[in-house]
Amino acid sequence: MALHKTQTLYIYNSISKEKEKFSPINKGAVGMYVCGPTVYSNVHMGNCRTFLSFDLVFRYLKHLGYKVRYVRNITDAGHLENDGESDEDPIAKKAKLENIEPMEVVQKYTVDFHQTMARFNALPPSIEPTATGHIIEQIEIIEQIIKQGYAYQVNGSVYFDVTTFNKDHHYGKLSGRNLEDMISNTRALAGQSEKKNPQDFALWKKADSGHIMRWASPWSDGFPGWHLECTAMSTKYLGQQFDIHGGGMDLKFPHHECEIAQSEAIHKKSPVNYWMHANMLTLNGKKMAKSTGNNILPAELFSGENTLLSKAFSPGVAKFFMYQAQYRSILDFSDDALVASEKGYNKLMDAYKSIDDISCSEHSSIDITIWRQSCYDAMNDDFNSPILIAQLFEGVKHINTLKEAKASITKEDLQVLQNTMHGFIFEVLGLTDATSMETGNDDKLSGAIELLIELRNQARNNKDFATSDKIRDDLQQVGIQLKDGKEGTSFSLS
RNA sequence: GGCAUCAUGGCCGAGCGGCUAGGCAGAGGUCUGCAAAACCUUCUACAGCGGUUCGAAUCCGCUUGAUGCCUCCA
Repeated sequence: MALHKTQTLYIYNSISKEKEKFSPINKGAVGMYVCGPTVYSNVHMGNCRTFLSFDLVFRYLKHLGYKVRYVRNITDAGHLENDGESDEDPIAKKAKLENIEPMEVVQKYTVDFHQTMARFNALPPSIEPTATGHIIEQIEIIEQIIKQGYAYQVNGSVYFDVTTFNKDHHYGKLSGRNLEDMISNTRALAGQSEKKNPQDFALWKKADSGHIMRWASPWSDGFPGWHLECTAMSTKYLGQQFDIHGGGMDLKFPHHECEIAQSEAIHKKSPVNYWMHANMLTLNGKKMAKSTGNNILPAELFSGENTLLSKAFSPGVAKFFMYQAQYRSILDFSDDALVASEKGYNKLMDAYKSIDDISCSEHSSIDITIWRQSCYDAMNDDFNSPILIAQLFEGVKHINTLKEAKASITKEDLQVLQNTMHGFIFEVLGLTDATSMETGNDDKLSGAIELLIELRNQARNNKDFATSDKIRDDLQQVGIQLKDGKEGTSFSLS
């Protein structure tokens, strides 16, 4: 029986601002759409946090036995909304700077994005559509919106008529705004625009002569507005109404608000049942951003090549650090926090690996079923990963107590303990064990170290501590730490 | 200016009216030839001021501070 029949999941819905019991439109299947990256530069850690937050959602839904169709787009056409002269399609701009084709830019950073996600052990989405691959669908949606009377065209461009839409709908219901306030607050800024109202947003923009990315349409040679692609692709792959729509907090307004307006304009119903917004990863207390340079790249983190970092951190540690905060909380990136997370991460992994050392008894003195459920309770409460991790450390405590034989466990319960630890650490959190020797796959090295350990033990038996300490300390110097335990000496690479 | 969110112990972070997570650091201990590692135990908090309540970190109001959005942004 699928787990989702016995576990009740609650999701915080941004639009109702409440945790709601999750119930998908189609029994046992979930449709989820997440706004993906704009591929005109390398993704930074802030971008990664959002995608890792939704990777957790994806993984947990799958773990619960749902069939999930996870759609995450690649924005490979620059979106342009305003008509100020400083605005320029970021992809076309980057293409000019690097003197290459726009699609070359797109390709380069798409590859980077995929490689980065793979290093974080994030699962690929079920469908990863591109904006440029769905121009026809976007044009069709514009035609329908015009037909419904919620859009108008001016000089080859088409704009969504927010004022008209707001007469029979509520534009701003997701972000808690209302049109009257927005109008009164922006009146002073309204310059010479071809839009009827500053709040109107572009569905189609006529391309000027220098604009590289352009497509033919009934209105002009141009390109689609930036809110349109998500409506086109989510509708195409998930239907007019689907279960979960996610994205970064910064996309709530105007992007997601506009998606709602576009969908409601043509389908007359709300497109999404559960809106989820992942919060920002900050650096120095400020949001990471590509434009301001206030960001840190995954590659810098993995290599340690950044003045903010005292050392390199593995992708698993970075992920663990992020999951120690709930996805709806702002999280500040710092070396201190990473160092602390790394130690906790190693403790968790070491304990997991030592489960095999536990011996079984006739009776269990600990209630493993209650503990197991508390892990699920954490995730069922709006994917509360920090609570889950706290529960996993309870599991660590159980493991250590059992190893010391201060508690007993049956074979069946031990299997539950191991399966639960494994399921949550590797399947749900998607952590990887980067510290183990397998990644290095270096039998020669471990053979040499084993020899040194043997020599050291001989010296110790002969009370030749000068020799034994030299072996220990010199190995430490090159980053190999010996660990003396009851069962003999082991080692780890740092 | 408008809208929204947040303020928790040395640090990072849960918490959503009573039972006061977890990690890191600190302190004590076990083990050890000495260490390290590992493990066990342990300390401390809810921005300020009012209010509601038998009882508030948790609800309400005000004050202060911070952040996000209102322009591309995960």
